[in-house]
Amino acid sequence: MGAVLTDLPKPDCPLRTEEIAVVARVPLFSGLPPESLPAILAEAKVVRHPRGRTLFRQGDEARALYVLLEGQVGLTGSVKGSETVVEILDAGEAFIIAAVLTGKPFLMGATALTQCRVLELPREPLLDAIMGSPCLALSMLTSLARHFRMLVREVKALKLQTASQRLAAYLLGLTPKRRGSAILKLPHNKGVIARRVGVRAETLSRVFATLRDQGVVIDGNTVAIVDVARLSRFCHEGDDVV
Amino acid sequence: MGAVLTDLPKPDCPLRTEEIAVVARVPLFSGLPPESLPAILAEAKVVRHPRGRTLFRQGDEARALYVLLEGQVGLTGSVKGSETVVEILDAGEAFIIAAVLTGKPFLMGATALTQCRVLELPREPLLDAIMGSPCLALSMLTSLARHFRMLVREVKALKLQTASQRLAAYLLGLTPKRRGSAILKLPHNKGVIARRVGVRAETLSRVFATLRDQGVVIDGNTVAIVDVARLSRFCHEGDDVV
DNA sequence: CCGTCGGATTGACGGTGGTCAAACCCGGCC
DNA sequence: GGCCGGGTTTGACCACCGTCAATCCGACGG
Repeated sequence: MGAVLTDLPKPDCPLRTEEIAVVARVPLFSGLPPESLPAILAEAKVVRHPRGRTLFRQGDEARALYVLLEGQVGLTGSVKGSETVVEILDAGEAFIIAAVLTGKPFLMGATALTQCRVLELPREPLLDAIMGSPCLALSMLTSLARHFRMLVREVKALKLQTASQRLAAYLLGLTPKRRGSAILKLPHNKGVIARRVGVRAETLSRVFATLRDQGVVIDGNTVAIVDVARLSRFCHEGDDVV
Repeated sequence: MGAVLTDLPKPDCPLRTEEIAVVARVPLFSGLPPESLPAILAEAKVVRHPRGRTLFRQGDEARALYVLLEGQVGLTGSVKGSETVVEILDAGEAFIIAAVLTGKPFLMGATALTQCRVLELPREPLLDAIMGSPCLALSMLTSLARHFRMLVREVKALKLQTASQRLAAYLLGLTPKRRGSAILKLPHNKGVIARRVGVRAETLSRVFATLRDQGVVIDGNTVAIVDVARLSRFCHEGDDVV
């Protein structure tokens, strides 16, 4: 495969050498022997998407694995009418591994939340690569396992916690701090966050208000958490315990 | 209770050849070359559990992969106090793949819903086997992917559907039929089903009552669905459409 | 036969969060 | 400036579901 087509004006383009270097730092590929990368990426392409673009829709056939190189993507699920955000991805994450492997239609659609750059690995060569490289297989297993555990947390939260607790958990996920106070910027508009947390935008607004009792102060898209440890206690304890 | 002492003197025992034959038919291993099985299973053991036994608890360290050979197991998640059923497994399923791979503590506990037989594959040899057998790796990826997609469905259902729609979906999952009518037996007691669907037992009772309008008749643990296609429409359409 | 126990149902009540509507805020644009 | 549009907030209302309690039912053991 000739990898030296220098410039391409189109949104779709084959990988250039500098892009391969970027891809090599993605967790999914970082454990691989460097010389095996070009083979895996031979049929891959990089696509740029503007903010708001739909990458694919729920129900479409999964023909490629996607790796987010830059920007943010939201995975949304819809049931006749209303829509929710199942997961929000940051740069470096691979997504819809499960759909590609099972060869079944997407259960979620994907929307660019910011301008972004996405690597697309067609299904067939990917499966070949997995069969040929135990290391890649383990990488994919690990990546899928991490997302799986996020979903398990999500299911538990949806079944057992209130909206305020889920929002608190979401906020805590935005800061690495485990105690003390924290100030952070919301990474998306509130409508997206609401669907992510599993409530309507109106409810999110009210829930933010009630979280003031837990030491959460909001102004625009800036949030101040007075005591991270206390907020953490709030979302793990039963509602009765303040 | 103690009538089976003759089969197995101890709850734990190494695999016998006839058991290897059973394991070979489990989907996770069925694609493997038969001669590779004994190596993988060298350090595995089979454990019997009585109904109600806790196999492991949420928070425990994941030291082995579990494969359900016979019986039913419920995976439960708890958040300070209340508990929910995240997944119910039937014979042939592997479980907690994700926890074993990431090496992190279980996010869920496991309880035997019936008497059951479980294969336990210790973590280290399993990882070795994966690295050595691309075929096994792909099997595990496929298995994990299938469970992943079940969880995605679950998250979407919890966020976007009412309790009646989730119960309807659960009932539809119990029959292979896509149209016509169906009669089925509930495979668990109603408390377990309630936690599976994500409601209290009291609510489940009432929801069953409301589903009569959708052609669902319940008597004890027997359920009759007058029109499967109609019920299917009910849980995919918006609530307004009767 | 009766008492007990666990599961299931029914009733009454209240809280959480969805719905609909109006108001509000703020940046872009004519 | 005034106008517009999207995102956000607020208010009023109520459906859905959780909670607590009483009751019912079948299985089991006395």
